[in-house]
Amino acid sequence: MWFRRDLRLADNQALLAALADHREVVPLFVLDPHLIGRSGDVRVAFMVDALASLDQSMNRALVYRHGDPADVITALVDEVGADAVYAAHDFAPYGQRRDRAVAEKLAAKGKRLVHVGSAYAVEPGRVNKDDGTAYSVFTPFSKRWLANGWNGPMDAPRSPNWLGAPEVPCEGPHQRPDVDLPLPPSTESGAHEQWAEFRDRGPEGLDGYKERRNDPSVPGSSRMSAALRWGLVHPRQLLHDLHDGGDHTHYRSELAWREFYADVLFRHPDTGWKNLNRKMDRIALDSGAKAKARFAAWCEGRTGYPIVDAGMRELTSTGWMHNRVRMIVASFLVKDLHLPWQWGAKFFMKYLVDGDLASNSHGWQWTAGTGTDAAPYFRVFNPVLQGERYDPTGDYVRRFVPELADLPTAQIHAPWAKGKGIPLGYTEPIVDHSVERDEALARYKAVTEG
DNA sequence: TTTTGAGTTGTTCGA
DNA sequence: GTCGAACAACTCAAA
Repeated sequence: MWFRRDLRLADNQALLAALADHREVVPLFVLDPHLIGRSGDVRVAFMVDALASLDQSMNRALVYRHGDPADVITALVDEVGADAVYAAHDFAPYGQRRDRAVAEKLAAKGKRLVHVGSAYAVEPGRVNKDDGTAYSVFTPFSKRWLANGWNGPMDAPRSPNWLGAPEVPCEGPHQRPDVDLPLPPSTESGAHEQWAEFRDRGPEGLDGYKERRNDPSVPGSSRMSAALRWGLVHPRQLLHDLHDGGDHTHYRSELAWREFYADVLFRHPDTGWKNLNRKMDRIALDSGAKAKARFAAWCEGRTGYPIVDAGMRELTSTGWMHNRVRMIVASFLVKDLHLPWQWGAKFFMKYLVDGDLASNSHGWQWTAGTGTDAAPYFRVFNPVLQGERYDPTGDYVRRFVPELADLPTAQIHAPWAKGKGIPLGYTEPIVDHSVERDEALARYKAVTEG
């Protein structure tokens, strides 16, 4: 059983299949330098913790191997005399390539790579229009996705018969990066407890999600993103626990977005870093020293726009950012600073504990107007209005931008506008939003007219 | 087959 | 302050 992004025992289809078909199962995790090298320290730290917990839940049987999966897996199969390798389907571009290589190398030895299940309620590629082609608009996709349905969660295997460490040689886990952030629970049971707590918290949890999910100053979201990223829990468990009576439509819809973007990336594997809409390749973007300096200010949370700076500092100090604020900082990078969305997406992937290529890249492409079902080009977020609307108390800004902690609420989202001026230690806005908004509109218009 | 209305997350302007 | 219109082009599903 080759674990990848399904670090759990319960509700694990591939694991159940392996145990059903075979007397003994070797639980394996491959520390693949290609993946680890591209993951930020926060995500690697979370992964190392989650693996330690998984290992513990199987009495330290988990076998670690370092290296290219095609090499280490074929070697291990020989060592233990395995009949087959079981794993969940991975639909991301690298996962597809990696699994093809592993399957080929196994096939040369007469062994099989058996794919069972995936990290999604409905596997990417399965939701199609009546004519068999893919959706490119979310709402019709989500209707068909919902109509497709899914099975309920399955139990954990009972007393699995592991053939693992120490009988099978094990290379030891990856070094945990020195990350000192308040990460979400990284154990399977912790993730379930976190979900149950949110689900049962009433109007301050799942039942109030529709109203509270847009307010970054309150814990109105479930924060299940990292657990979903590493498969500590499967989305069908969350979907199973929703019901229409409490109007959980919005939460279900967010899970549908995750599946939509996985589907889009699966069908367009190069869109992790390239525009889905190639016409947008022609838009004028800034470059050079000024662009780099502005990008640095964005990264470090010193743009002079409090809601943007609060968001970026939340990201780098906690490994997570509220979804509403992700949109605000993304809009600012793309439409106020005129920088490539890929710069922002890469920075997000470096710091986000929940960083996932499909959701991240296509969320960015939505904001940049380059993706599926993209925002209209004229939809430019005003960082002051967004702050006033979604952080009306200013508490979110005060928490992450302490220089502004003493400002009255009326001034906190535009400290330059009135009152005693910008507090010591905070900065002038690096750009004038209304000027840059007009500039962005002109550049988008030039693309559509060209 | 053609037409029509709707489509995550917005802002500004003028009445 | 409030409200509606305008800001493209395209996809999709229902009429």
